Amino acid sequence: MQSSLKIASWNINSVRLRLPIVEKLILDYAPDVICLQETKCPDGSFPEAALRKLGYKHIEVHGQKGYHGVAFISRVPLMDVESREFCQMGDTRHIAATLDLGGSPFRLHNFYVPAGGDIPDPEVNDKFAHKLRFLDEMEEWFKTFSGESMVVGDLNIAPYETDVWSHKQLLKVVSHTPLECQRLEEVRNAGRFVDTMRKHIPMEEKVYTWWSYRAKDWSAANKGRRLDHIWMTPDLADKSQNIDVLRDARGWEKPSDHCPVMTVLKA
DNA sequence: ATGGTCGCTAAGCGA
Repeated sequence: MQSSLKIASWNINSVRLRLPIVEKLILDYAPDVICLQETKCPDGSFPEAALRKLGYKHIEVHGQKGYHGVAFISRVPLMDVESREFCQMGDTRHIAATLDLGGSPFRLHNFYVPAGGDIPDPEVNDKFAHKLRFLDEMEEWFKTFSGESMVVGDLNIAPYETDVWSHKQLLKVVSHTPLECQRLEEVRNAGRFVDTMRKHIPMEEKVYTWWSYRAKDWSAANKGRRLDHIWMTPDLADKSQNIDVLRDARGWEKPSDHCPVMTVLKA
Protein backbone atom coordinates (compact mmCIF):
# COMPACT_ATOMS: atom_id res chain seq x y z
CA MET A 1 0.00 0.00 0.00
CA GLN A 2 1.35 3.40 -1.01
CA SER A 3 0.97 6.27 1.43
CA SER A 4 2.76 8.61 -0.98
CA LEU A 5 2.83 8.83 -4.78
CA LYS A 6 4.92 11.04 -7.01
CA ILE A 7 3.24 11.38 -10.41
CA ALA A 8 4.79 13.04 -13.47
CA SER A 9 3.23 13.92 -16.84
CA TRP A 10 5.30 14.65 -19.94
CA ASN A 11 4.70 15.09 -23.65
CA ILE A 12 7.85 13.27 -24.74
CA ASN A 13 7.59 13.75 -28.56
CA SER A 14 8.90 10.25 -29.43
CA VAL A 15 9.71 7.94 -26.52
CA ARG A 16 12.24 5.95 -28.55
CA LEU A 17 14.31 8.99 -29.50
CA ARG A 18 14.10 10.37 -25.98
CA LEU A 19 14.58 7.28 -23.85
CA PRO A 20 17.79 8.84 -22.44
CA ILE A 21 15.93 11.81 -20.97
CA VAL A 22 13.12 9.61 -19.64
CA GLU A 23 15.89 7.75 -17.81
CA LYS A 24 17.29 11.08 -16.62
CA LEU A 25 13.89 12.04 -15.23
CA ILE A 26 13.84 8.73 -13.37
CA LEU A 27 17.37 9.07 -11.99
CA ASP A 28 17.01 12.73 -11.00
CA TYR A 29 13.44 12.74 -9.67
CA ALA A 30 12.36 9.12 -9.04
CA PRO A 31 8.67 9.52 -9.87
CA ASP A 32 6.47 6.54 -8.99
CA VAL A 33 4.34 6.98 -12.11
CA ILE A 34 5.22 8.68 -15.40
CA CYS A 35 2.40 9.55 -17.78
CA LEU A 36 3.67 10.08 -21.31
CA GLN A 37 2.03 11.62 -24.36
CA GLU A 38 3.13 11.66 -27.99
CA THR A 39 5.10 8.45 -27.65
CA LYS A 40 4.87 8.10 -31.48
CA CYS A 41 5.46 4.42 -31.10
CA PRO A 42 3.57 1.20 -31.93
CA ASP A 43 2.98 -0.86 -28.78
CA GLY A 44 5.47 -3.55 -29.78
CA SER A 45 8.29 -1.02 -30.19
CA PHE A 46 7.93 0.69 -26.80
CA PRO A 47 11.29 0.56 -24.95
CA GLU A 48 9.90 -1.48 -22.04
CA ALA A 49 12.98 -3.52 -21.21
CA ALA A 50 15.17 -0.53 -20.37
CA LEU A 51 12.50 0.90 -18.08
CA ARG A 52 11.84 -2.41 -16.34
CA LYS A 53 15.53 -2.56 -15.51
CA LEU A 54 15.13 0.72 -13.63
CA GLY A 55 12.37 -0.81 -11.51
CA TYR A 56 9.33 0.28 -13.49
CA LYS A 57 7.64 -3.10 -13.79
CA HIS A 58 4.17 -1.80 -14.56
CA ILE A 59 4.10 -0.43 -18.09
CA GLU A 60 0.89 0.15 -20.02
CA VAL A 61 1.00 1.51 -23.54
CA HIS A 62 -1.59 2.66 -26.05
CA GLY A 63 0.23 3.75 -29.15
CA GLN A 64 0.20 3.76 -32.92
CA LYS A 65 2.69 4.23 -35.72
CA GLY A 66 3.97 7.74 -36.27
CA TYR A 67 1.53 9.87 -34.31
CA HIS A 68 -0.01 10.40 -30.86
CA GLY A 69 0.36 7.59 -28.33
CA VAL A 70 0.06 7.58 -24.53
CA ALA A 71 1.64 5.41 -21.85
CA PHE A 72 2.07 4.76 -18.14
CA ILE A 73 5.47 3.82 -16.72
CA SER A 74 5.02 2.85 -13.08
CA ARG A 75 6.73 1.36 -10.05
CA VAL A 76 3.35 0.69 -8.45
CA PRO A 77 0.52 -1.51 -9.72
CA LEU A 78 -1.90 -0.16 -12.32
CA MET A 79 -5.36 -1.68 -12.16
CA ASP A 80 -8.28 -1.81 -14.60
CA VAL A 81 -6.38 -0.25 -17.49
CA GLU A 82 -8.58 1.10 -20.28
CA SER A 83 -8.25 3.29 -23.34
CA ARG A 84 -11.15 5.31 -24.68
CA GLU A 85 -11.54 6.28 -28.29
CA PHE A 86 -12.69 9.83 -29.00
CA CYS A 87 -14.31 11.17 -32.17
CA GLN A 88 -14.19 7.70 -33.80
CA MET A 89 -10.82 8.59 -35.30
CA GLY A 90 -8.86 5.57 -34.12
CA ASP A 91 -6.34 7.92 -32.48
CA THR A 92 -4.43 6.79 -29.40
CA ARG A 93 -5.04 9.78 -27.16
CA HIS A 94 -6.19 8.35 -23.81
CA ILE A 95 -5.30 5.71 -21.26
CA ALA A 96 -6.57 5.31 -17.71
CA ALA A 97 -5.79 3.14 -14.69
CA THR A 98 -6.72 2.84 -11.04
CA LEU A 99 -4.05 3.44 -8.41
CA ASP A 100 -4.00 2.98 -4.67
CA LEU A 101 -3.20 5.80 -2.28
CA GLY A 102 -3.17 4.77 1.37
CA GLY A 103 -5.81 2.11 0.82
CA SER A 104 -8.09 4.38 -1.21
CA PRO A 105 -8.35 3.95 -4.97
CA PHE A 106 -8.43 6.74 -7.50
CA ARG A 107 -8.64 6.79 -11.27
CA LEU A 108 -5.77 8.33 -13.26
CA HIS A 109 -6.56 9.56 -16.79
CA ASN A 110 -3.76 10.40 -19.21
CA PHE A 111 -4.83 12.56 -22.20
CA TYR A 112 -3.36 13.91 -25.39
CA VAL A 113 -5.91 16.42 -26.73
CA PRO A 114 -5.69 17.30 -30.46
CA ALA A 115 -3.60 20.40 -31.13
CA GLY A 116 -6.20 21.85 -33.49
CA GLY A 117 -4.22 23.15 -36.47
CA ASP A 118 -3.55 26.80 -37.24
CA ILE A 119 -6.87 28.54 -37.94
CA PRO A 120 -9.23 28.87 -34.96
CA ASP A 121 -12.40 28.40 -37.00
CA PRO A 122 -14.17 25.01 -37.08
CA GLU A 123 -15.90 25.96 -40.35
CA VAL A 124 -12.67 26.12 -42.34
CA ASN A 125 -10.31 24.02 -40.22
CA ASP A 126 -11.23 20.37 -39.66
CA LYS A 127 -8.49 19.99 -37.06
CA PHE A 128 -9.97 22.75 -34.93
CA ALA A 129 -13.42 21.20 -35.33
CA HIS A 130 -11.95 17.88 -34.18
CA LYS A 131 -10.41 19.55 -31.11
CA LEU A 132 -13.79 21.04 -30.15
CA ARG A 133 -15.56 17.71 -30.66
CA PHE A 134 -12.93 16.02 -28.52
CA LEU A 135 -13.61 18.53 -25.74
CA ASP A 136 -17.36 17.93 -26.11
CA GLU A 137 -16.85 14.20 -25.62
CA MET A 138 -14.55 14.73 -22.64
CA GLU A 139 -17.15 16.97 -21.03
CA GLU A 140 -20.01 14.52 -21.52
CA TRP A 141 -17.91 11.65 -20.17
CA PHE A 142 -16.66 13.63 -17.16
CA LYS A 143 -20.26 14.39 -16.16
CA THR A 144 -20.71 10.67 -15.52
CA PHE A 145 -17.63 10.35 -13.26
CA SER A 146 -17.92 9.42 -9.61
CA GLY A 147 -15.26 8.82 -6.99
CA GLU A 148 -11.81 10.35 -6.82
CA SER A 149 -9.96 10.92 -10.05
CA MET A 150 -7.11 12.78 -11.66
CA VAL A 151 -6.61 14.03 -15.20
CA VAL A 152 -3.13 14.69 -16.53
CA GLY A 153 -1.67 15.32 -19.92
CA ASP A 154 -1.12 17.62 -22.85
CA LEU A 155 -4.51 19.32 -23.17
CA ASN A 156 -3.14 21.72 -25.82
CA ILE A 157 -4.93 24.70 -24.26
CA ALA A 158 -3.40 27.39 -22.03
CA PRO A 159 -6.55 28.69 -20.33
CA TYR A 160 -5.47 31.73 -18.26
CA GLU A 161 -3.74 35.00 -19.10
CA THR A 162 -0.70 34.01 -17.06
CA ASP A 163 -0.52 30.65 -18.86
CA VAL A 164 0.99 32.34 -21.93
CA TRP A 165 3.84 34.76 -22.60
CA SER A 166 1.46 37.32 -24.13
CA HIS A 167 -2.29 37.12 -23.62
CA LYS A 168 -2.96 39.83 -26.21
CA GLN A 169 -0.73 38.38 -28.89
CA LEU A 170 -2.16 34.89 -28.51
CA LEU A 171 -5.88 35.70 -28.45
CA LYS A 172 -6.24 34.47 -32.03
CA VAL A 173 -3.68 31.70 -31.76
CA VAL A 174 -5.02 28.17 -31.40
CA SER A 175 -4.40 27.02 -27.77
CA HIS A 176 -5.37 30.37 -26.20
CA THR A 177 -8.50 31.57 -28.04
CA PRO A 178 -11.35 32.63 -25.73
CA LEU A 179 -13.53 29.80 -27.08
CA GLU A 180 -10.97 27.12 -26.21
CA CYS A 181 -10.21 28.64 -22.83
CA GLN A 182 -13.90 28.70 -21.96
CA ARG A 183 -14.47 25.16 -23.23
CA LEU A 184 -11.57 23.85 -21.15
CA GLU A 185 -13.06 25.43 -18.03
CA GLU A 186 -16.39 23.77 -18.82
CA VAL A 187 -14.71 20.39 -19.35
CA ARG A 188 -12.86 20.74 -16.04
CA ASN A 189 -16.00 21.76 -14.17
CA ALA A 190 -17.96 18.86 -15.66
CA GLY A 191 -15.72 16.53 -13.65
CA ARG A 192 -15.57 18.87 -10.60
CA PHE A 193 -11.80 18.96 -11.09
CA VAL A 194 -9.46 21.37 -9.33
CA ASP A 195 -6.71 22.87 -11.49
CA THR A 196 -4.05 21.60 -9.11
CA MET A 197 -1.17 23.42 -10.77
CA ARG A 198 -2.95 26.72 -10.12
CA LYS A 199 -3.90 25.60 -6.61
CA HIS A 200 -0.19 25.59 -5.77
CA ILE A 201 1.09 28.34 -8.07
CA PRO A 202 -0.46 31.82 -7.66
CA MET A 203 -2.51 32.95 -10.66
CA GLU A 204 -0.33 36.08 -10.94
CA GLU A 205 2.71 33.94 -11.65
CA LYS A 206 3.42 33.03 -15.28
CA VAL A 207 3.81 29.30 -15.79
CA TYR A 208 4.75 27.53 -19.02
CA THR A 209 5.25 23.85 -19.87
CA TRP A 210 5.92 24.19 -23.62
CA TRP A 211 8.32 26.29 -25.67
CA SER A 212 8.46 26.11 -29.48
CA TYR A 213 11.44 24.50 -31.18
CA ARG A 214 11.41 27.44 -33.60
CA ALA A 215 12.78 30.02 -31.19
CA LYS A 216 16.47 30.76 -31.57
CA ASP A 217 16.94 30.70 -27.81
CA TRP A 218 13.84 29.25 -26.12
CA SER A 219 15.02 30.15 -22.63
CA ALA A 220 16.00 33.76 -23.36
CA ALA A 221 12.86 34.43 -25.41
CA ASN A 222 10.73 32.45 -22.93
CA LYS A 223 7.68 32.61 -25.17
CA GLY A 224 6.00 29.64 -23.54
CA ARG A 225 2.52 28.30 -22.89
CA ARG A 226 1.04 26.13 -20.12
CA LEU A 227 -0.40 23.34 -22.27
CA ASP A 228 0.14 20.50 -19.79
CA HIS A 229 -2.19 20.07 -16.85
CA ILE A 230 -2.83 18.21 -13.60
CA TRP A 231 -6.43 18.17 -12.44
CA MET A 232 -7.85 16.39 -9.39
CA THR A 233 -11.20 15.95 -7.73
CA PRO A 234 -11.33 18.08 -4.54
CA ASP A 235 -10.54 15.40 -1.94
CA LEU A 236 -7.55 14.24 -3.97
CA ALA A 237 -6.38 17.81 -4.56
CA ASP A 238 -6.32 18.21 -0.76
CA LYS A 239 -3.75 15.40 -0.72
CA SER A 240 -1.48 17.00 -3.33
CA GLN A 241 1.58 18.43 -1.60
CA ASN A 242 3.13 20.48 -4.39
CA ILE A 243 3.60 21.05 -8.08
CA ASP A 244 6.95 20.89 -9.86
CA VAL A 245 7.31 22.32 -13.37
CA LEU A 246 10.62 20.88 -14.51
CA ARG A 247 11.58 23.74 -16.81
CA ASP A 248 15.23 22.68 -16.90
CA ALA A 249 14.24 19.52 -18.79
CA ARG A 250 13.46 21.72 -21.81
CA GLY A 251 17.23 22.29 -21.96
CA TRP A 252 18.30 18.66 -21.61
CA GLU A 253 20.09 16.85 -24.44
CA LYS A 254 17.76 16.36 -27.43
CA PRO A 255 14.80 17.83 -25.52
CA SER A 256 11.09 17.49 -26.01
CA ASP A 257 9.39 20.84 -26.65
CA HIS A 258 7.39 20.16 -23.45
CA CYS A 259 8.79 19.86 -19.94
CA PRO A 260 7.49 17.44 -17.29
CA VAL A 261 5.02 18.51 -14.60
CA MET A 262 4.94 16.62 -11.34
CA THR A 263 3.00 16.36 -8.08
CA VAL A 264 3.31 14.41 -4.84
CA LEU A 265 0.19 12.92 -3.27
CA LYS A 266 0.14 11.98 0.40
CA ALA A 267 -2.62 9.89 1.93
C1' DA B 1 10.23 39.73 -41.13
C1' DT B 2 3.88 35.66 -41.53
C1' DG B 3 9.68 33.04 -40.94
C1' DG B 4 11.38 29.67 -37.84
C1' DT B 5 12.35 23.62 -36.01
C1' DC B 6 11.32 19.24 -34.93
C1' DG B 7 9.86 13.72 -35.62
C1' DC B 8 8.04 10.35 -38.43
C1' DT B 9 9.34 8.15 -42.36
C1' DA B 10 10.80 8.66 -46.70
C1' DA B 11 7.60 13.86 -49.47
C1' DG B 12 4.77 15.83 -46.83
C1' DC B 13 2.12 16.08 -42.57
C1' DG B 14 1.39 17.26 -37.93
C1' DA B 15 2.88 19.97 -34.10
